[in-house]
Amino acid sequence: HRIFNVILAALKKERRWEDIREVLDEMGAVGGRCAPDRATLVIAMSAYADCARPREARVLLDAMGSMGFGRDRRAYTSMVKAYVNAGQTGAAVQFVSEMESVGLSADLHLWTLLVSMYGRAGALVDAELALEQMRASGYPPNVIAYGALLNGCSRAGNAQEARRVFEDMRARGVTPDQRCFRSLMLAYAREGLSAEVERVWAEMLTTGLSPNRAMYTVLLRAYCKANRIREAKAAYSTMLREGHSCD
RNA sequence: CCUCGAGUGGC
Repeated sequence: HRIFNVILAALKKERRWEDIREVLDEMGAVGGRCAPDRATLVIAMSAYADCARPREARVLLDAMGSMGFGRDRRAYTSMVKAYVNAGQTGAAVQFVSEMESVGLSADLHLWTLLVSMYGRAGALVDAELALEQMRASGYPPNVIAYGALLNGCSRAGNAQEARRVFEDMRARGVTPDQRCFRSLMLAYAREGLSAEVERVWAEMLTTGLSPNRAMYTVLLRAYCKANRIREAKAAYSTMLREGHSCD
């Protein structure tokens, strides 16, 4: 089954969800040492999640459940992610309560996914609530969870809140990475506050992080939105000089 | 790390 699992992992990487069923059927048909195991379920579920196929994921989860492999948090988290990626936020939330009713509580990864789900949906209040519930459940939010919340602040167009969250994160000893800085800058850029973006940029440099193309894209956006074309051109030149190609 | 789960940019 390890060989089949490697094949499934490759299909996941290539987003070929339509071929997954065939591999699973083959494993079942050969049986014995080739029969699906717990890892098979986890890999296939995450593949369906990445491909936004909640229907196929649900069928697989139920089938594996009757084979005794069902109670795996990772499989459940992938189920939620499948709903999220398919845009079915309501179904995702409902599934989480189903999960809790069978005795599987949310862990670090599921909480992080929920924060990002609400953030992506622009439901900033719910995202912040999820972050606090996460903390209260014994999972102190890490840089990834904070990054998801910052992304939510940015999408909600709330730069002030993004700054508050950013400072809260630091006060709790979580060191912001490039993505956190990028989300904070993007929040300011969306409001056309190019001077604030420059300030964050400078802050980022003092922490030793080096700007990448994603950050230059945000900086350019801020300058363009503020009609600071001269600065935009200068930043673009600097970007190329530092070896970041244009995409 | 050793087959497997979390935040990824513009509109």
